[in-house]
This record gives sequence, C-alpha cells and structure tokens, in this order.
Amino acid sequence: MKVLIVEDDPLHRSYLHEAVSAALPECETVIEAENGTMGEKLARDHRSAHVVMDLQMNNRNGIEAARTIWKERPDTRILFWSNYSDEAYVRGVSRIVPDGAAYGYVLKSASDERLKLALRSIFVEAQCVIDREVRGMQQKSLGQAKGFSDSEYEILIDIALGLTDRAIARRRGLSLRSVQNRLQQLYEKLDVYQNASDDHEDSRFNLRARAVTVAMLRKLLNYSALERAESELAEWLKLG
Amino acid sequence: MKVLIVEDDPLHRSYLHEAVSAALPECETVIEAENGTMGEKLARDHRSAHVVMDLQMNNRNGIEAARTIWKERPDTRILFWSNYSDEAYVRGVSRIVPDGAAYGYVLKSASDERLKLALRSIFVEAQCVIDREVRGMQQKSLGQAKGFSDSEYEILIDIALGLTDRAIARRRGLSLRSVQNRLQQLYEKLDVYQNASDDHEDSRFNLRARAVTVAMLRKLLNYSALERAESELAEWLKLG
DNA sequence: GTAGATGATGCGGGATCCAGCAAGACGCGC
DNA sequence: GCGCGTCTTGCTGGATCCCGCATCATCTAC
Repeated sequence: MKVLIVEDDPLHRSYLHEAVSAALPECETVIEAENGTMGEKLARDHRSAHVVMDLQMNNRNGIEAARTIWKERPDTRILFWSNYSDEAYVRGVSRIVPDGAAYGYVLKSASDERLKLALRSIFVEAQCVIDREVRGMQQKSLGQAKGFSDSEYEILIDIALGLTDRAIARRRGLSLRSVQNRLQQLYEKLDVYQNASDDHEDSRFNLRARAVTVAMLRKLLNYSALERAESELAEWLKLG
Repeated sequence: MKVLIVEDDPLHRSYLHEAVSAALPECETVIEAENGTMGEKLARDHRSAHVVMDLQMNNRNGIEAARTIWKERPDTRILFWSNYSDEAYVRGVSRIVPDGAAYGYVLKSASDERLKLALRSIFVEAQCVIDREVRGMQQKSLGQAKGFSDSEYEILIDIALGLTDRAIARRRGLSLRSVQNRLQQLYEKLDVYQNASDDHEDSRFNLRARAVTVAMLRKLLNYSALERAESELAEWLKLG
C-alpha cells in the first residue's frame, strides 16, 4: 500500500507521516506533497489510491486537488484532515465526493487514536468516517431544519461574488423577480432584518452586503469557497 | 526571563517551546496558553513581558489578545508568529502597537534560524524585527503608492459590514455625498469596473458587493478583520 | 498673493434594489 | 376534480445606490 500525504505545514506533515506509519504497518511507501498542485501530480505519477489531504493550503486548496484526483480515479480513498468544520468546507467536500467512494473527514483537534482509527477504517476497510462535529454540520446543512437549501446557497454565492440581480437571473436561468424572491428568502434566513429599525432615518443595513457578511461570520462562506466561486464565475463569463 | 507562548496548535506550540529554550538560555520559565483568552490571563498573572503570539486562533484572536496585553503593560515585547502576511493582519497589528514598543512579525514559513534570531533580537536587544515579506506588505499599505489610505480602508470596512451610505455618513461624521465620493475612490482602486461592459444589458457587477469580494480575494480583508469590525460596530450601535 | 491640488458638500437623474400584490404553473394527496 | 402548498413570473412603487456637474474651503508651492 502507498499513502500520499498532501499538507503544506511541515510540522503537520511529519506528524501525519508518523501516524500513517504507526497505524498502517502494511503501508510500504509514504509520499509527501506540500501543496495541492504537487498532490495532484504525485497522485497521478504514483497511482496512489490512498490520500490524506489538508483542506486549507496556499497554492491550490484541498477541495480542488481532491476534485481532480477523483475525476481521474473515482475509487481513490481520501481522508480530509482539517482545522475547521466550517459549513463552507463541509458543503464543498460533499459536493465533489463521487458515488460510492470511501472518504473521511477528521478534525486536526482529534486525538492520535481517532486519527489512526480513521486511517485504518478508510484505507483498509473502505468505510466512511466523518467526525462527529462535522457530521452535525452536515446534517444541519442538508436537512432543511434550519439549514440552507441548495438554491439559497447558490444565490448567496452569487451576491457574494457581486453579481447584479439581472446577471444572476441570466446565470441561473431565472426571471428577475425569482432571483429577488430567493434573495428575500435568504435575507429572512440570515436574519438580516434585526437592526433595521422601523424609522427610516435610523441606522440601517444594506441587505445585500449585510447578508454576505453575516454568512461569513457564520462560516457559511469562507475564503476558499469565495475563491472557488470566483474561478467558476470567470469560466462562465468566458463562455457567455 | 519568562516567556509566554500563545498558540492554539499543539504541534506548533511544542515547536515554539523548543525554539525558545534553544535560542534563549537565559529564559528560566516557558508558559503556554492555547488561546487568546488564556493568553491574556496568563500574561497578567505571571507579569510576563515576553510573548510569542499566534494571530489566527479560535477562541480569541491574537490581535485582540495583544491589544489588551499592551493596554495593561505597554512595554511588553510581543513576537507575532503567523502563517500569513495578509494586508488585513499587518494593518491590524500596526494599528495596536504602542509607541516605542519592541515587537516582531515572523512568518511560520521562516527557518529555525530566522525564528531564533528574531527571538533574541526582540527579547534581549529590544529591537523590532519584521519579516521581509511582511515589511513589503506594510510599505505597500502605508505608502500611498498603490496602497489604500486609512479613509479608504475605513469605508471598505463599513460597506463590508453592510452599512448603508447614510449609516456610514453618521458613523464617520460625513455628508452623504462625501461617503459616496470615497466609495467611488475605493471602486477605482479596487478596479471593480473591469467586467462592467458598456452595454447596459450585459453582465455587470453590483459595485458595492463586488468591492468587498475583491478586497477579500486580495486579502485586504479577512475573517478576523471582519470579526473585529463587527464587534466595534456593535459597540457603536449600542451608544447610538 | 495667486494658481493649482485636494477634499467636502449639494443637486439632480438614471439605474438598481427591495418588496407587496396577484396571477399562473407544478406537484401531491384525497 | 379539487384543494393545498410551493415555486415562478409580471407589475408596481418607493428607497437606495452610482455618479456627473458645480461650489466652496483648505492647503501647498512658487
């Protein structure tokens, strides 16, 4: 068995190396990559089907790297090892995992024991292992209990990118009014109206900009989600 | 000499501990805190005047912690040790450093040697040590060459928070038109007009929202800056 | 002292955003 | 068929935003 480690922090990288060696005696080779781009290349070269991947990296983030790796080999098993359980990350990961693929999501704050257990479960038993905390996020996100539907998330992305209503309508194939409807839903759910007092003269928020900030503060959005959305937008602009 | 380490990542914390011990034989005690809140408390309890501080922490970020530490003892020497040289961080730090205080800013990607040198320079020699890359950011930021003036940065924060023009005017003590003038300057500098084609029917951006996103992508803003701005805003709202 | 640069303010207008109201489309259960 | 809920769309209007044009104050340079 070969295991590929993709992680930009040298300390974390060597810690992972050690953990992999200890948890998986049957692993004869450990390869290290220090950013997403190198990770993709090494995965291709070594035909490695077992990857441990950091999400937040400078050069090319983990979600991007995982996506191209899975596109080339959908049966690759990937364990995401991240500092955060932001909804933006969790959502980003679940969007790209292929049907039936074994993967995992473990927080860096987990104990040695948990990490090693996850390594064995995924790489040997082909089971999915999702950290408790992350799991909670996932359910809150997918279940519509208090979470956000895909369409609401979509429009959140669009206003975060700074598109006008009309541009959003064209991009998503909707009428102008429908876009504005969804915006209202979004404002509702993000609870943007709180400090908008009745008096017109009182301090009030620009709902559109406020929504983005509130989403950021609630970690529905983060830098890497923005980055991804921005490059998708550039792609779409080229076509149009 | 006592040295206080404030860093939430256990691996980094123990690495720092070792580096401090090696670089400063005259240091008889090393204290560790795993978040900003604990850092403030331990600095107070131990009267430690030598601090190594991570910037990005969950509970209470480094800038906040440093601010309260410096407020209580302005002669404290603090070395910031961070993954990033985002303009938002650099600006945040330079806003809070007291006159004449010795401090440093070293990136985590720096070599062992650089870190140890910085530790000695700051804690023993009371000199300021700013990483090359960070320094560049600082000059780009303070010099008005291509950087942002304080007033532009201020208004960027305000629209990022989602305030209306009127609210900004009241908060900053300006007329409505002046606020809009500054916004135009900001849009100019952020180069938000690029994809706004001449035809009114073509895809265009909502300048206000777009400006915030561009600033995020350029790292003029980041999560912790937003967080700080949000709590300042809450403060201001209470008074008003 | 005069000219020029910079910044604050007012006025006006076109574009955009926010939202209430109502009419139609679609699926679902009975 | 019929009712119900959800989603989409058009119309409308008021509020806000974006910005060109013009005025005035302050400051600097020569």
